Amino acid sequence: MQTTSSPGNESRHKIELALGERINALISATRALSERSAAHFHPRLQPAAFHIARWLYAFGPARPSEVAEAVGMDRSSTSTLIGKMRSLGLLDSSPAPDDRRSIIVRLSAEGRQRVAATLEERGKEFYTRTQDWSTDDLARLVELLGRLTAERSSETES
Amino acid sequence: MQTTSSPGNESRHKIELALGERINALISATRALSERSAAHFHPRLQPAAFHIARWLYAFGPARPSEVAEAVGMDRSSTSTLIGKMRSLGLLDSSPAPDDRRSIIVRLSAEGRQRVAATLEERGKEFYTRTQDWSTDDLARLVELLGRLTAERSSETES
DNA sequence: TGATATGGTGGAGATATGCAAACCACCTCA
DNA sequence: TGAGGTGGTTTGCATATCTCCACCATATCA
Repeated sequence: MQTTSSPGNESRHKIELALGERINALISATRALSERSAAHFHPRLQPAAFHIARWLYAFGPARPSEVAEAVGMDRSSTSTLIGKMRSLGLLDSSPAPDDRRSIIVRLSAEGRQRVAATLEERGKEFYTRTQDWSTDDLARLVELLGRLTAERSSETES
Repeated sequence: MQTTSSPGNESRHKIELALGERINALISATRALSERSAAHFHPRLQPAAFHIARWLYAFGPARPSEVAEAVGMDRSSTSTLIGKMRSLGLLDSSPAPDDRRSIIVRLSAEGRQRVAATLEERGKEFYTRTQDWSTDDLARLVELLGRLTAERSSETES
């Protein structure tokens, strides 16, 4: 399955570049939406809390430092935000099984519901783009994106 | 092609929801990358300049207010950043043909090159995820993402 | 055991960005 | 023509976030 050094490599590389550009276009196109969602996520929380909550929503429970690394925020801000979200009941924490210094944070039912509501509400405009897509294409895109994001850090650790 | 009111609608809606979740997972997964790219884009520019440059890279020349709206920043910050990028030679502006109050900004060759370099450099880690994909799947994903982001504001205006 | 490293938390100061308001040039409409 | 609106720019201010830095509890390694 490794095609890294076979001929025909060049067009493969072109496709990979094209994928990079498309993903970047998607991220650019959704950035305004992200920021506005973050701003409206919770009236008593800073915008960045939404990025944390959304990551937990997408990838499940994790340690604070893992979250900070994954969303590109520093640990102290992440820690503060996590504290606030916990006191608002949006997420719970439990001790990490393998390291007593550490904890595992996870969205509470309310937190999950609130993220879902924010995504749903703010995403409406964007998803009108797929109105005239065939269900097949839609399903294929879902499947491919799923594969793209499935990996979850299992190899970024040492 | 409009299936909006036919039966079988419910599974359609499920797929649309799933797409939303996948796109959000992708955005969450790439957020750290975005922020770090933004921070390293140019030593004399604030991070947000990268978001502007990247949008222009993806969607082409536009008016400042259009850019601000699209990337979810306010106009004053956008204006300032555009000024700085212009003085650094990363982008050019020309008068808008239809409105003499307005201008059109576009990436210069150097700006385009610098965005591409940033994307390339910082994106390496991420794109290892597709190493064992078939070229077919890769191409399909490129095509579908292209359709998703193709529209470019032609209907968000009045 | 001791020495050093790491995860989480908190604070102090610097910076980036948002928000509000003012201004000018220009557009639109009456 | 005049009145009010809009695009771009600039300024002042509020706030969010980052960058260190220190601290504690625990882990790891000698």
